[in-house]
Amino acid sequence: MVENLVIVESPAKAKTIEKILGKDYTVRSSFGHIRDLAKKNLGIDIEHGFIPQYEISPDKKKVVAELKAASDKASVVWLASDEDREGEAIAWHLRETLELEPSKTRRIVFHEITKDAILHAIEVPRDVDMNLVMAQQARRVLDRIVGFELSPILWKKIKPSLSAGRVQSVALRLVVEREREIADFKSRPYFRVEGVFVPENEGKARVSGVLDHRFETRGEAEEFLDKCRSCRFTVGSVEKKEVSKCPAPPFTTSSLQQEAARKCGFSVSQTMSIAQHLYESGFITYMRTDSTTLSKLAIGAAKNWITENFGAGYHKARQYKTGVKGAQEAHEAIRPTYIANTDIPGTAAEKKLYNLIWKRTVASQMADARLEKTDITIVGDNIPECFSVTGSTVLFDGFLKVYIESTDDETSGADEEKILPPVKEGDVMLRDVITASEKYTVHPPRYSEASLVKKMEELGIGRPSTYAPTISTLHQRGYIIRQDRKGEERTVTVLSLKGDNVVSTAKKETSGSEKGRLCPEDIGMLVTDFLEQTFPAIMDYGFTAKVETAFDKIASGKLVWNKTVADFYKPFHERVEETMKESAPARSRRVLGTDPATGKTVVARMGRYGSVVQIGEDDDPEKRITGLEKGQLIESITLEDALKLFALPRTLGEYKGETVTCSKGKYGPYVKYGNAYVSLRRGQDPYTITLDAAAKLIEDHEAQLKNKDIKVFPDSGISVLNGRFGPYIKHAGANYRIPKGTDPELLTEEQCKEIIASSGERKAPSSRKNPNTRKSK
DNA sequence: CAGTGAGCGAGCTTCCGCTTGACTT
Repeated sequence: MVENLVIVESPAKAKTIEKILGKDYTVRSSFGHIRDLAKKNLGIDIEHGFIPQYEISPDKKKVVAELKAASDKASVVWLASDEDREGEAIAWHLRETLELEPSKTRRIVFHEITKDAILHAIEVPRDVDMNLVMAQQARRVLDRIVGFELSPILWKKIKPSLSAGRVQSVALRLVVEREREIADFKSRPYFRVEGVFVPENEGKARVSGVLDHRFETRGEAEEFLDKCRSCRFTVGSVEKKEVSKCPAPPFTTSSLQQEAARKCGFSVSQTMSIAQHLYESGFITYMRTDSTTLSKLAIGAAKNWITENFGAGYHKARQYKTGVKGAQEAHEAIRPTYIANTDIPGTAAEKKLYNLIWKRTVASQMADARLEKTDITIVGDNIPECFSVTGSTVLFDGFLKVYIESTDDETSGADEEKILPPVKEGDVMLRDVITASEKYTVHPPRYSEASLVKKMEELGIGRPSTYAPTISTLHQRGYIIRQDRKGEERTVTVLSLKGDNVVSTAKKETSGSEKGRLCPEDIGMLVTDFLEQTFPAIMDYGFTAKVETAFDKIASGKLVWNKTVADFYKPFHERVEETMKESAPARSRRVLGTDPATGKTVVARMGRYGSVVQIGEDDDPEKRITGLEKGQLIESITLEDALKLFALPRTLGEYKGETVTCSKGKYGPYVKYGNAYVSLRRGQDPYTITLDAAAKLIEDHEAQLKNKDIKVFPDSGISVLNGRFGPYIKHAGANYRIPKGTDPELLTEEQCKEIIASSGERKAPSSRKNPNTRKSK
């Protein structure tokens, strides 16, 4: 007979609590929300005051049945879901769905999973806070209304299956706006001057400083160097000051995603799934949190570890305040469950992420680092500008001993220790070399997944549990795409003054290369423009913050939830009807110019399967159409680039009596020879490849084909082949790995059969489509 | 498996937040 049933949200949490509470308590998990608005239709009875139509989610039927059975048997049911809006709603849904009698139901909350905290919580139970529950209901209903009324407008006016919502549409707007900022950005050249000096009485020590002025033109830079020729340089000032640096706060979901991307190269969803695993194994606390708070237990454990390993001087207890909008702080910060575990068993990725979390947590409880910063200026007797030199030495490393937070700015190397020679004001500095290097101003960076999450967090849109899924929705809808960019190579001028001569050299450099950055697609730009025009209030970056304050008022009893929703709904729904009726179908179409060869108009537009360029009007029976390449946008493609697309397929000539052509297909650029297709190698370009190079590819390909068969057993239909990843066995359309240490040349038919049999049942190729694969343009 | 582009027009798509699995890419 069960005395007490405790229900929490997460099964991992249930397991640890059960251990703490002992045999008088059974602890179960609800696996998050158990009910939601009806899936079909709107699921809201608007006429009668926005009454939600809740149903048990299909994947929760089993859990609910189990919880029902357990709660019927229990004498007291403790609802211990999180202490935030969503958690309170979960408690209420449980009470309703399980039909719990008030007399045997208690609502409890605790902030850390320790015996003391839980026992204390049990001593002070309370009722379900209905104001908070109604605030959640308002949130849920509003999101459903916005999503389910806006999306159909897009189906009608733009394309089926598109989506819009309070969070995703604003996140998309960020990406689109950044792209336009970049397109509008005009890169300007300038000259940055650096000088290397030798103190007259310090011998060999060299000091390099940056001029506090940039020159717009080469002429001005040359003029400056010219003046330096006869200039006498001295130390203008020396300033020393002690600065202290404090460690970064412990991880939240968002900051973990950012650091894991920068330091480990993980995507946002990768980070979350590795963290999930660490959590389930009991190595870290909960990974979906917006709080930087550490429990007393953790602060104490960190103190012990730091004093024992580094000494008391390295320790400083700190409690961090969470500074972001709308944070609900139902959980702790992300930290190791046991600080004493400096390492854990697991995969390389798990170890890496754990290590990052461990360092960040420990560092957050360590003393400030103290640095001595020295600023020296070097002045010349006939120039108004001055060179500034900065150096720093670490007086006390403090938290730097374990962790340094990284930044998105790749060029910052400012943290490096730089020791300067002991010079004083008035000392003569001999000029060694002064260089003026041509640089270009750079556009703002495109968002990475992690930096987009950071921005969303700042705006208060989305929650720790939805950051990664929201980004993947934007991908699935075809709104955005992750891209690498090679960057452009350009030649820059470097002027250097050494001795009495100014020498000019040309230097090649590439700039603007990007990896895994988010770019909008044409459809994403179109949807954003359309929504901004028709629903500016929803697209406003402050919309969520505005409704959040209303939800807070509902939670504190100052507003009635369905009246608040009604106030929003009336004007919103009118706008929806109006737009459905009056707004013209939206599409992207841009005239690029005229084709010099035919004199026909060239347009870029959206086609049935993606964006295309077209030579000739729509009604021209001889019009030519071809798809845009990855990274090209209707909004910004040039006439020149568009015409280039029509150069494919290209005929290269004849090889062994067959015509050789090349083009770009679904799987990248290829050469076609007879019926055979051969992919181009990295670095080869279908627009420029020569017949000779293509012939070489074909020869290699044929040679490889000859080597493909290692052994064939015609009777059984088994063959041993050479594949991309090495030798393998092929039988009845399925491939089998050859065990390590086996020489494929020596395999017998029998051995092959054994390998096939022992590899177990092969699953038939799944017919389920991957939602992430989209038709290429 | 390596480029298309109209034609009939049924029936469907969609939100945000809580939680894990099952299962490929």
